[in-house]
Formats: sequence, C-alpha cells, structure tokens
Amino acid sequence: MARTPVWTAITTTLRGEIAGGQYRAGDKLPTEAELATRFGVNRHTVRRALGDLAEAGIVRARRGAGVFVESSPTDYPIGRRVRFHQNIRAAGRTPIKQVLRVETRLADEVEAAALALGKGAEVVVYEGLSSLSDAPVALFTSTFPAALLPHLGESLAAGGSVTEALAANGVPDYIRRDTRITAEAATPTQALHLRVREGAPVLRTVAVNTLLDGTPIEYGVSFFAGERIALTVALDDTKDSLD
Amino acid sequence: MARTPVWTAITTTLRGEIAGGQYRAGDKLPTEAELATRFGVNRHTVRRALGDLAEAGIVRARRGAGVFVESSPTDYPIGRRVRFHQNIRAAGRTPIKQVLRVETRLADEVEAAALALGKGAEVVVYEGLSSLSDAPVALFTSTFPAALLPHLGESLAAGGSVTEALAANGVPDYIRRDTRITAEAATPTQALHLRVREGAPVLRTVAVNTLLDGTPIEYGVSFFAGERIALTVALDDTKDSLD
DNA sequence: GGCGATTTGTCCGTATGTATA
DNA sequence: CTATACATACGGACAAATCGC
Repeated sequence: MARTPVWTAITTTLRGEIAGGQYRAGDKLPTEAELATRFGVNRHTVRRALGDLAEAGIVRARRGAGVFVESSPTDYPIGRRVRFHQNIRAAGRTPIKQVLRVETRLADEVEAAALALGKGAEVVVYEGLSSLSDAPVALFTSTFPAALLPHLGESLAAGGSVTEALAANGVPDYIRRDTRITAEAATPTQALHLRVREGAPVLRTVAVNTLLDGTPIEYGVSFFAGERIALTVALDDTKDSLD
Repeated sequence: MARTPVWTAITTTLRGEIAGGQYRAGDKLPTEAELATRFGVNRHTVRRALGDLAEAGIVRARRGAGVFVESSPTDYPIGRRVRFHQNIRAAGRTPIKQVLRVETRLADEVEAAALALGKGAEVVVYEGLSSLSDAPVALFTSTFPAALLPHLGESLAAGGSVTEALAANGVPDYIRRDTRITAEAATPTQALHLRVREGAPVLRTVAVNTLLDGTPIEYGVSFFAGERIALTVALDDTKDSLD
C-alpha cells in the first residue's frame, strides 16, 4: 500500500484551512517554525508543503515577513433572493457568463416532478458556465417550464442574467425554495469546464426557485469548483419557528 | 494520458444524481435502454456502470422490473437552530456520537477571532465523530470559550449532545450565525474516520453559534462524508430584506 | 389467472488499444 | 519486436422475471 507522504497531508490540511476560511486572502500564516511544531515535523517538511501551495498560487512567501495567503475562495451566499451576478459584482469582481446550450425539449421525470409539471410538458433548458476573472467557478443547468415562459429561450440566448431574462418574460421576482448540497468528485467533463483535475471535489447544489405564490419557476443544478468557492448560508436576518 | 473509461463517467454521473436527490431511495432509474440512449453508449456499457453501483449497495436491479435506488444520502438541514441529534431522530434513525478528544487549552488565532476572545484566552475543544446506523457521517471539532463555560469539558466527556452539555452549563438556547461550506478531498485521517477512500469528496462546514444576544458560544468545523450526506438549506419559513 | 409487452440477466461474438512478458 | 493477456466498447440474441390489462 502506497502511504501518502507527510508533506502531502500538510499541504492538504493547509489548503483546506485556507479554503475553509480560517485564513483569508492577505492573512499571514503561522511561521514555518510554528507550523513545524504544530504538525510535529521538521521545518523542511513544512517548507515542502508550503512550496507546493506557493507553486499553486495559493500562498506567497516574503522573506523576513512571513507566508501570506494569496487567494482564498470566493464567497457565494445562498439565500432566498440570491443572484449570482449581483452578489459577485457587490464583491468587486467581474462575473462572466458563457452560454453552453439553450434548448426546448420535453421534461424528463425528475424535472417534471421538481417543476410540478405534467407528463409531456416542455421545458427550456439553459446550460452555462460562470466565471470570475478568467477562473471558471460554476457549471449550471437551469430548467424552466416552457408553458409559463414561451419566449425565455431567446432572452437567455442573448446572454444576460437569468434575472433579466425572467424579468423580460414577466417574472419580476422569484425566491429560492430549498437547496440541497452534496460533495462529489469531478467527472471528466466537469473537470474540463471548471479547470480542475479529474476527481477534484466539487459542490453540487440542487435548488428550486419559485414565484412569490410558490409556483416553481426554475429547477437548477450547479457544480462549483469546491476549492475556489465557499457557499455561505447567512441566517442573520431571518427568524424561524421553533426547534 | 490515461483516459477515463466511459462506464466510469456514467457511474459517477448516476451516483451524483442519486446523491443530489434527483433519484431518492425507492425510485426507479430509467431503463438500461433509456440510459444507453441518453449517454450514447451500448447497453452493456451502462450495465457495467450499474453493476458498480449495485456492488456499492447504491442501487438494486430487479429483473423484469427495473433498477431501483437502494440508499440515498441522509438530509442534514442547516438552519438557525439545527441540532444534529434531534434532526436525525426525527428522520427515524439512530445517531451515535463518539468522543475522540475533549481538552482545554489556549485558543489559537483563528479560534480567538471567531469567538471574539482576547489573546491568551482558554477554550474547550471537543472533537468527535457522528455516525448513523454504523455509518460514520461527520467528523467535527467544536471550540467553546472556557471562561463562559467552566465545567463544559466534563459535561461533554460524558457523551451526551452538545445541546445537553450547554444546557447543563447555563446555555438554554443558541442560534447559528453563519455557515461556510466548501468541498475538499479527504485527508488520510478523515478518510479513516469517515470510512471513505482517500481523496473522496468531503463537505467542510465552518459555523459560529451564538447566544441570543449575539455572543459567540461555539466555533465548529465539521467534515461530512460528501456522498452520504446532503446539506439542505430550507428557506421556506423565513423572510428577509430586499435584494 | 392468462397474455403480451417490458425489462433485466446471460450468453455468444467482434474489434481496438494498452500493458506486460 | 512479438506474443499474450487484459480492459474497454459495441452488437445481437434469447431466457427469465415482472407488470399491467
């Protein structure tokens, strides 16, 4: 059995702590000596791990100063009215949306169930890739009931945001009903689009958006590059019922 | 470059769709012929993939009837007042909590910042493993301010739930402030505890729980077996401000 | 219960690329 | 370099189990 080298474990641990938000962009990591003590290894072993992170552009070492976090994952808030573009622009970065496919076809069983459609109903399917400053972060597939939104396809193909396309089709507002989040290994196709290695961890979110009256309007499955994006669940401004 | 076999990709895709909730336990998958058409491969190739899922106990084939989902991931709701034990018991399953370590020590920088503590403050650290019907699902580390909860360590070591231990120490209620979710590859240690293969996708959640007045009371980092657990964010009963 | 359509299980064979001796 | 073995992938045929009418 091939044991994993110690430095690999250290790399993974530190990468995880940066991804998890313990250390944010600009933060200074503990000194090499401190890390060596913490992991119970020699300072050279820590350096091997830090070297890997530096090569990957995650940290940068400055002689005499310390090792600093270069890039930490982008926060992607999940909430009732989350809109990808608005959120990201608010964070001062430039979002890019690339349309991979827009088509109208019959709903499969899963889609029909999620959108509360009958058998044989048509859906508009929108597949795309969201990027941030040249780094792809999310691969998404959104499904809309074609009957409610007859001209949505053309609006989406134009390349704007989903919110805009929906607004142009008479849906001024919508809310997120629920979201399921799982972690998976990237398939080859996902790896290609998200520019991660095959088998790298990705976040899958499955969500249903509804009109204010509860009518399902969008069924979306998204895959996020797990180590570049942190989904945040903000529950600050909410009140819910008892336990 | 070693190409990945087609059947592997199909296995991963189907496993993901089951994990993502498209197909729930008891559901019937599309027929082999339908899947073959969908993926554009021969029926035998689909069978190879289904065979793998069957061997892993994820699906079960019944001749003449179809292929049915055997096990789908457990829902783990994230909300303001989420308690692991209560939730799971509500789902009719038996939760087990295993104490790996309870200690009191000085807070490191990250912990101090999260709990709004000064330098040199002491914290109670509780590390454990949550299981469900013999299957480990979450590896967690919770950190509490020792000053506010002087006897928490003993309560936790007794093995009850965190909610109970906090209640016994004068904290009748607490709420979750925010949660960050990322996907990572399992380290060897995590893989061992969660009984997944090394490098398997895990969900990392970082959360801060506070008293009703906003005082941070718990800083927790948990790792979930990504393909056995689906974090669900229910936003049904909430109202939040504008966009 | 019977019958036919559907669906999985098993067997035959063919071809191709890759790793190994 | 050749021979062999193995995994991948496709195609077809038929048996056996299941389900709906």
